[in-house]
Parts: sequence; C-alpha cells; structure tokens
Amino acid sequence: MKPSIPKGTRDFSPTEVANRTYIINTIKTAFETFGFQPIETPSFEKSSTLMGKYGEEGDRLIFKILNSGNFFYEKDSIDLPESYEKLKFNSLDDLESKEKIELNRFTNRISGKALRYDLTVPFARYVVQHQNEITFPFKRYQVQPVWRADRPQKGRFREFYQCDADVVGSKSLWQEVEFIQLYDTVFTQLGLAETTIKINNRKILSGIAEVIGAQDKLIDFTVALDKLDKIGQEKVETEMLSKGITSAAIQKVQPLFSFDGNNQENLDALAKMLTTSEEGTKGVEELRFVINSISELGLQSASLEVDVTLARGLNYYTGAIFEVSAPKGVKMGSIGGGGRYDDLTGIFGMKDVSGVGISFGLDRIYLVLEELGLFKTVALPKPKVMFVNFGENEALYCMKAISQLRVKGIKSELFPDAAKMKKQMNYANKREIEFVVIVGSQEIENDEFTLKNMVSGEQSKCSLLELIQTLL
RNA sequence: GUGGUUGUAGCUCAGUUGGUUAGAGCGUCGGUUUGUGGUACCGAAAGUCGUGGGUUCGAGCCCCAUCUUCCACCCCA
Repeated sequence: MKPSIPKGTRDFSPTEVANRTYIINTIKTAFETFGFQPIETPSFEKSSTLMGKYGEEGDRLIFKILNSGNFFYEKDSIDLPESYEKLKFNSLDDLESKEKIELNRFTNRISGKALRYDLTVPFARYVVQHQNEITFPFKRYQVQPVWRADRPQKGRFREFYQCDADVVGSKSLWQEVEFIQLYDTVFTQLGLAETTIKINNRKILSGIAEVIGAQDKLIDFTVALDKLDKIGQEKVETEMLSKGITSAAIQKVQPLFSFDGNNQENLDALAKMLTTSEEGTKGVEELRFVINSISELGLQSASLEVDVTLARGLNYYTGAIFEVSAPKGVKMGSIGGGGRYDDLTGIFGMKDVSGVGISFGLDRIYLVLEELGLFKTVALPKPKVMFVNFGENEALYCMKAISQLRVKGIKSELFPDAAKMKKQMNYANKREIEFVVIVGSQEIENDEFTLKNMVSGEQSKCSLLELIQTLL
C-alpha cells in the first residue's frame, strides 16, 4: 500500500518550510510595525459559530466534524429523519420548513463542530467573547491554517494559511488608508513589484443598484460589466439586457463603460452618476478620501486602482472592498483581500462595532514568488561541523568536544554510527556541511583534532581551543 | 457542485495495431578504495503498471466504476 495524504493537502520539505517561514516573518513583522497584536483561535469551532456566516456556497465548503460515538450502537443510536427519504427524490428547496428544521436537527446530532473556514468569523466570536478584556480599538493579527472542502486547482487547496490583520471598534477611514500601506509594505519587502490593489465600496454598488432600479440585479450587472475589456461594450450590454436590466437603466450608468483607469476621473464620473443616490454618494466620498490620502502619502511599489466590478464578500462587507491581484503575467487569482464590515459582531450579539481588515494568502504568494524566482537562497538549518565516528572510545572523545562547541553556539553533530569513512564523508558532503573533524587513536593520544575543510579539501591538526576559534 | 485531464521503480519518464520474462536516466545500496567526500568505472536491489470489476486464448494498452493529480467554471486566499 502506498501511503498518501488527503486531497488538497501538502507536505512541506525543509526548503519549503524555510521559504514559508521567510514570507510569514515578513508579514508578521509588518503587522507589528503597524501596531497589530497576535492572537490564535482553535482550529475547529462550534458549527453554530460558523454556519450561515458565509452564504449558501460557504456552508457547503465548511468541513464538518463527526461527533464521537457510534451511531449504530443501541445506546447511541440515532434514527434517520423521515424527511431524509423525501430528500432522495426532491431538492432541498422542495422541502417544507418543518422538514428542513428536522434535517438540521439531525445534522446537529451527528456533527456539532466544524473546521475553521476563515479567520474573520472566529475573530468576531473572540471579540464578543472577550469584550471586557479588550481595549478598543482592537488591532489584532492572526496567521493560522484554514480549511475548505473545495475542489483543488491551481493555487487552491483544502488546507491553506491566511494571514489576517483586522481592526475593530473604529469607523475611521484612516484604517483603510493604513491597510493599503500595509499591503504595499509587505509586497515591496517581498520584492513583489507591481501588484495592483483594487478597491471598491459596497455603498457604491448599492448606489448603482438603486440607479438602475434593481437591487437584485446587482450581481448580474457587475459580472457582466467585469467582462468589458474582454468582450466589448456591445456584448456586455446585450448580456445585461438578457438578464432583465432595462436599456434605460444601462443609459443611466453609461460612464461605467468609459472608465480609463484614472482614479480621479473615475471618481468624478461615479459621483455625477450617483447624485440621486444618498448611499452611493456616501460611498464615493469614502472612496475619494482613501484615494486622495494615498496619493498624498504615496506608495512604494503597488498601485491602487478603483474597480467598480469588485464585488467580493457581498454577504458581509458594508464599506470598502479590497482585492490584491498578482503582478501582470502571473496566472493566479487574488493573493489578498479584505474590506469593511460595519456589524460583524452583531451576529454574536454585540451591536454597532465596526471592523475592517485584510488577508494575505500565504500559499498563493508562495506560488507567485516561486514562479518569478524571487526567493532568496534561504540557508537551511544545518550543522557547521560533523565529527566522524570511528567507534565507542573515539565517539566519547568527540562528544566531549561537541558539548563544548554547542555551549559556544556552534551547530555540531556526531555521525551516529561507526560506519565506513566513505559513507560518513558522503553524508557530510550531501548536507553541505562545511567542516569535518576526524578523531582516531592517534588524535586521542595527542589530545588533538584533525579538522578538514570540505570546500577547499585542506586539513590540519589542532587543539580544542583552536577548533572553537576556527568554527566560531 | 458541473466539465475535462492524469496515474508505470524512491523521483522524472519510455513502453509500437492488445502478444513471451515491463525498460531507461537520476537517486539508493555494494565494490574498485578497511583513516578521507565530490569525479570515474563495475555491479545489485527495487514495480500487484492507482484500485476494483469486465471484454479477450492473452490487457500496462480496450470498456465500466472508484480514488488521486492537474485544469476550467462557480466561488474564493
């Protein structure tokens, strides 16, 4: 039987761990530079904490944990609900609400826990649960794995790391400004030039829906608009008409079709278009504040771009929406995302606490850096010196010296077996260990060591003191 | 969840229209060299051809199912 790991999971080699640690440390250092503090939460939560927070699609992707116990034993046995039979021949939508409740109750009996789906909802739970210990505004960061029962593909895994930074308890738009700076800082330090930070505002999307007179058509509208540079204005309008958006409505939002990437002009066009919508106008003002502040402060390597088709996280974002795309030419989805949610803790009973945050997708950033060859050669942890093992007496003599070296902080090890010289040298060579110490009866007699430099091939005899001095 | 794709030695891959005993390179181990690595030469071990069924005198190759890989859609990091 060949051993293997579950679909969508990965093993990491020493080199990969070193590279991942490098990325994580860069992100964590930036987080702390911006004043965030770390927290951690459990890898699994109660199902009730997670279910219903990510929309219907999200619920499907949550990994549920089976309760302990054997449901077929007499004493633990659970009867299948009657509506289960009906479900075999009907879709969920055909069931009566009473039957759905019965099914949910059954699910709760067999599964009450689920793996963390993201870091934002557990954070909201944390804030509500610890509200009396927290000083607001609370700035926390969190770097932990999350799990999704998704089908794997390029840059998509079932277990992956998110690196989140969020602020709760402040409605200040300076937070949005700082998060853009934070993105810029991290990607600049990673050498990932020319990332694009796309920004939108939920209030603008609501405003557009108001102007076209159809709140429920907003998704269809943005999806169609998103295709503008691929299929052209004419086909986009055709698609909108086919989705039931009137041509009068399309006329009202004509400026959207002539966006040219200049943020100021785009903002002006949006403002003009949304004058009749109070909420839309508010959104434009918010966006303008962020854009103007950033253009005053400047960015190192990223560019900030208004993108009205950005409609991610529509379920919970209420203000700014962020998404970071990889440098042009790299085929990869977003490597980061985030936004403002005015009432996230509301679902856990704590009203009127505004939050805003961003996330870095570690695994995708890894893939992008790898594709662009941006990993610096990370030094793998390895000993500086290896002692050849000739037998019990020699090994003991070596271990005494090794203890001294380790006290001095010199990474050193003894080859564990008295194997053939060739094998031992080969091992040192493969691991690219810089020095080898050879001790036989002769060296023991003279109380000395033979030190060999594996790069130059030179070797000489020396005392313990000289050994330490050379290796330090 | 929908559609496509992949699986042969530890790794990367050959394997003809279905036909004896499934090959190579790299790696591993041993030897040339019992206190000296990288190079060279010689040799060896290693595979239930993803798994389970089926067709056939005969299947790595054809059919079905299933798992896995990768990719697109949806959605997302």
